[in-house]
Amino acid sequence: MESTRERILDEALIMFAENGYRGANLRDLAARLSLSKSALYKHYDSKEAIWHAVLDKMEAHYARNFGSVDNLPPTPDSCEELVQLSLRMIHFTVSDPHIILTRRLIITEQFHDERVCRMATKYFLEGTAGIYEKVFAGMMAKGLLKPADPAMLAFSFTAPVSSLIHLCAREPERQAEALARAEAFVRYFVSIHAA
Amino acid sequence: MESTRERILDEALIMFAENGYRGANLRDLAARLSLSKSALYKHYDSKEAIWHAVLDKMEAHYARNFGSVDNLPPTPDSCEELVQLSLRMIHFTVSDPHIILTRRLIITEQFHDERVCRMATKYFLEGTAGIYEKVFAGMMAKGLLKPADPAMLAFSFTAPVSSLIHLCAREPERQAEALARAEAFVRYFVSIHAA
DNA sequence: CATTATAGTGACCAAGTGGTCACCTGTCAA
DNA sequence: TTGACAGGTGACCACTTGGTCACTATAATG
Repeated sequence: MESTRERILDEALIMFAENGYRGANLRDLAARLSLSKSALYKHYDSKEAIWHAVLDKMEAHYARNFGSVDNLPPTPDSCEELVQLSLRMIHFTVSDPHIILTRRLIITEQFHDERVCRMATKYFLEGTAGIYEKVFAGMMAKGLLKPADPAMLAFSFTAPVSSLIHLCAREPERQAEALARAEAFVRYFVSIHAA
Repeated sequence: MESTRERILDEALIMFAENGYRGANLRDLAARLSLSKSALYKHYDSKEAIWHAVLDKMEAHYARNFGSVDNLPPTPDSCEELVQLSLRMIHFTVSDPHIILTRRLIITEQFHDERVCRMATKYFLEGTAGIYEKVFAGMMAKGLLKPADPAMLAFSFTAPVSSLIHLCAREPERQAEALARAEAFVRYFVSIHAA
């Protein structure tokens, strides 16, 4: 069974994601865990300590899943394979509950916390672009894509995809539409850059 | 001289943008206006009423500046002119104080208020893309750009630009870098799609 | 068995919140 | 002159917030 310390963090992530740091309050958090408020203080010194522990866990989760070269997707053997790979990653990122919460927390708190600010740039901009930069470089080496600057290519690919993912987060009822637009964009992108 | 009613909204926009709806409080707002808290209630019924009035003003400002066909930029006569037009618009949007505040408010509150949610999609996604869609269509008609779906072209252009504008908002100390990357992207985009 | 550490409780506190109220003051019209 | 009114004030209220404290129960350990 999960330790109380971890249960607190899981529930706190939900509350911080929904209401922001200021909007989350310890009474509700304790109630959702069927604990008294003062019990929280047996595990963490303050609301801020919980906040930092939540961020630590978020960063550890990211590093474990996307942070190392071991997690790089295999270089596709065709452009259609690239399309499928991209669509799988997009679908995963808008469906995984933990990622959904993480994204929402980062978006709403990026201006109020320096650490979250850095995470926003990493998660939404440079991290994802870095992954696709390597994918595209590999595909160029295989002669599947026209020669180009892989970094620029990755940026011009991931930024539109990212904006549609944000649309899903913001307006879940338009998710199907957003995913369709994502697929259309990916196919358009491939049609332009395929060798 | 500006009426107190309007001064309240201007200052409230600043505080909502900095601290969010929940984080902004009426005592500070009144103090910054050299007013007593209860004076605010002579002009607005509640904090929520101030909030809605701020959103009204934001929407009116947007409609006045970007909402009608009269505000469409003239179709460029060359690709270099498109580059210059884009860079001017980017520079304006990361420099104008009112737009900076508006952007920040929309980003941080997009999940907490339905109206702000719609504004986010409009301002960051569909509004800007709509403008460039018409610009690109005009340039295609002039034979300056290769024939393509202007909507898809506009989306694949504005989304990366928008992500760099968000980077400026989040990390102002990296603004110069972000603007340089924006120029590089715009020139890359033009080099691909010029006829 | 006694002791000690851990996890939990509920009452309480101080500070901050949005909002109300009685009151004041100048302006302007009847 | 007088009365209505718009704009402004400070004291006050109820409620919420993060945090503390004395206390309890249980399990492990010398």
